[in-house]
Amino acid sequence: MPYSPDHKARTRKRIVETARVLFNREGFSEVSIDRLMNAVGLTRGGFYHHFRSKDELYAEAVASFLNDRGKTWRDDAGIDPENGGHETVRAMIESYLSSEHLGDLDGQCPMIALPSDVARASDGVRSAYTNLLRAMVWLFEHNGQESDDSKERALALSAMCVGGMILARTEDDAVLSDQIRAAARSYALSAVDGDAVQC
Amino acid sequence: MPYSPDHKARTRKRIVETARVLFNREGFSEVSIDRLMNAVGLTRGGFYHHFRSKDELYAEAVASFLNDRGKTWRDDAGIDPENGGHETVRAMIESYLSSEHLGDLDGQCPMIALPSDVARASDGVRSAYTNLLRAMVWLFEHNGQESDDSKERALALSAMCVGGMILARTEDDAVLSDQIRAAARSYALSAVDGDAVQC
DNA sequence: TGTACATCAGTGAACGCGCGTTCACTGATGTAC
DNA sequence: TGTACATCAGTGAACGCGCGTTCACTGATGTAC
Repeated sequence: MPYSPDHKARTRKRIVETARVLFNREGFSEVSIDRLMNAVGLTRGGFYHHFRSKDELYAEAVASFLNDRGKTWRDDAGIDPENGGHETVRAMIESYLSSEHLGDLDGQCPMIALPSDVARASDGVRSAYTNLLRAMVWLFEHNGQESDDSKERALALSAMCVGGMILARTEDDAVLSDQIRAAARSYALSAVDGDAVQC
Repeated sequence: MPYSPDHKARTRKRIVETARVLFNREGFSEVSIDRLMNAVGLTRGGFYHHFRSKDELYAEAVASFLNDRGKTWRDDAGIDPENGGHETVRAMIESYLSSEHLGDLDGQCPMIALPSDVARASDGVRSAYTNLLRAMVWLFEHNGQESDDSKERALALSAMCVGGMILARTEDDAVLSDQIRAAARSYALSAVDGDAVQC
């Protein structure tokens, strides 16, 4: 048995991680396997010892966000999926709509970076993407205040967060871009603690 | 002077219109000039008598939505840009987040169809895209109830509408897709007439 | 009214290029003796 | 401990293909006489 037992697994993980960053930054079609493998420090031929096709890698790159980069992000923002409560929802909104997140082209949430690529992608990719959304909705739903419309509120908050960031990203005027994020944040936060308090 | 004076202008318009539909449906990179010109009923060589590059066409196709397809959409939804008032904002939200709009791959708003293509596109494309967003914000702002945060509310409504539709489009589970639209619609509508009434 | 001409929108072959994928190979490594 | 061997991750040339763009041309049209 040549090479250490986990050698191949580690190389594979390096490819997925590098792919996630490059796809996030430039989009799926714009990153060739040649460039990707060079960025990893290998040559193009080796790719097919790890993946059956570029599309298989795409799905895995999107899926990898949830437990790798996404976990780091949750830890940094102080988000505890199990026992966060009210403050966790506020922290998620603040962090997701922050200027740090907007500037983090490498590490940003793929839902912001790749929406129109995904809408036309294969089933595997779309299903990986759906899992990201489900995770976000779950966090919003199970940490917010209990109420009849917990699910509905969680979905609306997700739409506001992702929509706000996507518009801020496509916007070429920096002032308007910041205004969008600020407006989305303000309305999302008031939906969290406003509804119950207000009346 | 061969051909009628407006012959070239009409052909150019046909190209832009066909391009808008194809880009909306499949994305910018996926539509080749060869396929586009064939769809118009011409051959590829003629393209460069009308546009300097594919990128120039892209910007024009996005821009064309505002006064062509977008106008039809506003008329159908009963949206009067000048004198709509309160009900106009409600009609915009209902129409934008409708299942008809979700199913209309050809005629949908480019902000839904092309966000990640645009985020990495040239200045001309991004600026055309920004004009679409400004138009949407303007409609929300000048038809809603007057208040201190009219602009902020208009931006948040835009984020909710566009974000809700983008997530509904990427979603592969039809039930969740509909729930997202319903939640975004419900929260957007309550932001329109709720704030002032609620307390 | 009829003909010769100039215009230029549209044609289609050709260009260089980079893509995803395949495949015969190489050579670093862990194992057997 | 030292050598021969089997494994297989990684190599890089080659494949067919479609892309955006160029360019010498063709032929339908409106105008001039």
